Amino acid sequence: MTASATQTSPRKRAGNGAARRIDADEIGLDALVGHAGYAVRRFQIWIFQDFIKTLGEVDIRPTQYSVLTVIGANPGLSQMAVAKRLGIERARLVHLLDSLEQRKLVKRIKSKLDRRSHALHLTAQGETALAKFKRLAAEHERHVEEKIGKANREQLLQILAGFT
Amino acid sequence: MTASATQTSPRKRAGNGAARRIDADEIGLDALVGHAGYAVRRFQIWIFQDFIKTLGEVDIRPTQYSVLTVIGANPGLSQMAVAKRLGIERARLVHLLDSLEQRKLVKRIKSKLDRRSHALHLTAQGETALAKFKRLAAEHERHVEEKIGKANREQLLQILAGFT
DNA sequence: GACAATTGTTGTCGTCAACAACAATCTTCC
DNA sequence: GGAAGATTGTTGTTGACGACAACAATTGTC
Repeated sequence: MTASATQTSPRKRAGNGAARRIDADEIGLDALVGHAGYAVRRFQIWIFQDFIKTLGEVDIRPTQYSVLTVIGANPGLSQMAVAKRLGIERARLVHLLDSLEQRKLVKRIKSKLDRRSHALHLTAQGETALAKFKRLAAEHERHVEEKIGKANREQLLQILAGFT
Repeated sequence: MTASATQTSPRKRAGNGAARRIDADEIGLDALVGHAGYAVRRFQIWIFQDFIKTLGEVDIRPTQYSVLTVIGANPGLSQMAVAKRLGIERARLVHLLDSLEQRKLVKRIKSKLDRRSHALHLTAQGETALAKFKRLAAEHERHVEEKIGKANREQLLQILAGFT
């Protein structure tokens, strides 16, 4: 194997084979530490995992929660309107609604104004379920607060308000 | 329960059929606005899209960039070490490295200390390529700065430093 | 009334996280 | 020294998700 001595100032010389045991926490991230995307990605993974876990007992995932919340606050919306507002593909929303409708949380009602579209509503069961989901989601949000701090969380929300 | 969410339009009234045309920007997000996860998710999608676009000419995606950067800064690491450090499944890293090795950016060298593991190194071609990737990634980072503001970006990095 | 646009739907493709199982190889412990 | 257990890389599957393309039904426009 060509050793190909690397000259570009690495922090740890290792000729070609492995050198020694390296603890995970002494591995440098180099340029990654300056990239917002990397930090945001890791944070987002953490946050989703906590959300999924916290709402595990009711088996609701973040996307499902967002769809239910928007329908609950805006009854009668079309699928297209929900998809646009939440940045979800309308093709994907079809499956999401199939699942939620099967669980009797949502119903699609044929619109009489535009017979192409469906008016989306929560069922009575969906309303009470959503109330519980919101309580659990609030609990999840407290976990976030504990993780990054109350002030930081609020600042985060403010910084990213433009993306909602 | 919290049925009346948006105050902006008092009568949403949609008994069962559809009501009226609703503009996308007047749909209330209700509880979602208070969830950091929602904002973070939307932001992360935006940031990845810009990254993929900005590094489109070299066909490098965020995860590939992170792997190359870490290997470049820590030559000789095992796949397990890289996977742990970046929070990637080791099963997934296999395919990532297959691709990068096929493109002659990375090579796997059999470790002599532990014959189970591979020592990961950039090729000479990989080193020069990574330098270019870093320039493009820096350009992407400037896009982020333009989007949310210089001070906000730095504050974001600081808030989320614990997740890197 | 003809033609373009929209809505919901179905389907495919590729990325990604999460598991499970396996062979080869270390490590530990008796 | 050797059996038992853990680790490393690999292969495979599953499911959520974003992106696209095509289609029928319906609406809007000219």
